[in-house]
Amino acid sequence: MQGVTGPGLRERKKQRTRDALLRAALELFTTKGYEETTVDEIVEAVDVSQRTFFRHFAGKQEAAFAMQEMVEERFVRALRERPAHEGPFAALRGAVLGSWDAVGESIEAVVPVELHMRTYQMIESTPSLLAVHLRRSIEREEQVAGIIAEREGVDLATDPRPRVAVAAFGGVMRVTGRQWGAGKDISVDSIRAITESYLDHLGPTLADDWRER
Amino acid sequence: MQGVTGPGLRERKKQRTRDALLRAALELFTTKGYEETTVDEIVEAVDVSQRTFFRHFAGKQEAAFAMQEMVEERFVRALRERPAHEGPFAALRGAVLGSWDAVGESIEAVVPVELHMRTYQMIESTPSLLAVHLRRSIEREEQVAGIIAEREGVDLATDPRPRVAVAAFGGVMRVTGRQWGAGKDISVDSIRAITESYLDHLGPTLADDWRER
DNA sequence: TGTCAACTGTCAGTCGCTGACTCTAGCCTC
DNA sequence: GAGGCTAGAGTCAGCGACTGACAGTTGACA
Repeated sequence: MQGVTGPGLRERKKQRTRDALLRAALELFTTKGYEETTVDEIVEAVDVSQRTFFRHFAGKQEAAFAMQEMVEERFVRALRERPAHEGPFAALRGAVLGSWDAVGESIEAVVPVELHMRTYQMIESTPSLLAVHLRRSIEREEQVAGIIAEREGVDLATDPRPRVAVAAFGGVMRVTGRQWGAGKDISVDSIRAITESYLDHLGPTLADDWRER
Repeated sequence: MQGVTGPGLRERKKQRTRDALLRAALELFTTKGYEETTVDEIVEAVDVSQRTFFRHFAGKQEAAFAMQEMVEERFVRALRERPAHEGPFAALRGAVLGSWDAVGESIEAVVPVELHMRTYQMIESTPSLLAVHLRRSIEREEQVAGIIAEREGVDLATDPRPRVAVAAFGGVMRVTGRQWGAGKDISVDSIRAITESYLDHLGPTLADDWRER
């Protein structure tokens, strides 16, 4: 009927079950705890078979990080689209803050933003998930370092600056997350403000343009 | 009979079983891979029941990190015993290098040093273990930051310097480990040399004594 | 020497996760 | 619009990590 034929009914159904599983999983994780939640409980809440859960998610952990994955991918895309004239730090900063702004549209379509925020806190306070979170962070930083190196036209293999800059940036982001998680204001505005403030401290060090000397 | 009555027969037997389990576990982990090794295979190699394994180790993972735990505890002890006049960086450096020297006596009593070295590489190259390794690292850094703060007589809650110094130090140690793991020389001398060299780069920045201004 | 307690073994069961097979229902073609 | 194709979901059986409960063995110690 319409000019653009979106995904078919089958595809939409699939997406709906996935979203339902994700919502149910995160809701259970954040209320009764990750370790205390069984996959059986999740699938029971959505009324599908356990096998279906494992067809959508590689494991319980993947469900816990599904939203993080989405947000980070968005951040990476935002970083790639940053104007070429921006220095590394300005680009990183712009991409993060832009991501937070876009959080409404991209997250809310799947789960309530408030649930996503609680999920972040749960990850930070669950040992097994914190471990995975840290590993994912350094893997992501490696990817981001590659993007920065490309932007600046330097060689990642010989020039340590991209990795150093990204590591410093990532370190600030980790502290930011912790600080926010420990506080009371669980809003997007809150974490946005903390991020901005923390990055301002780091700014002067990294703001200078490597290509101009 | 002797003046000093060491641990009784029961205790010695227990320790022997634990050591045997550890050796068998690490040997299997490093040869056929961590994920590919089952607890049943480990206990079969030592000829004890599976239940016994789980009485000695909280889980498969704990066995993989048992030696790291030992080395790190030794490092922490060495750090506490460092002369009070040393600055933070000198104390950290001395404690690490001292730990490497003492590796012979403390490790070899349980497993061959070479096996311990291979274990380290296995941890770095096994995703699930790398994740745990990173979490353990930041937890350990928190503890070490506390010791440094105490040594220097500063307040950890208000003064960021202990955490910053330890984070930098820990970062260098992580890079050191990776660098060593990627190389060919799997000896203690090798990692000691790399450690020393890398720390020398960091040195000038942290070497100044905070108490003198 | 006999009692106590620690260490271990056995057994049954939970939970995360996977492979193999079957069935159902969108999709696509004729 | 009927019928074949196939993606997605269900069922079943099974592995591996881990735990609780109970029972046997053997050092420790009075």
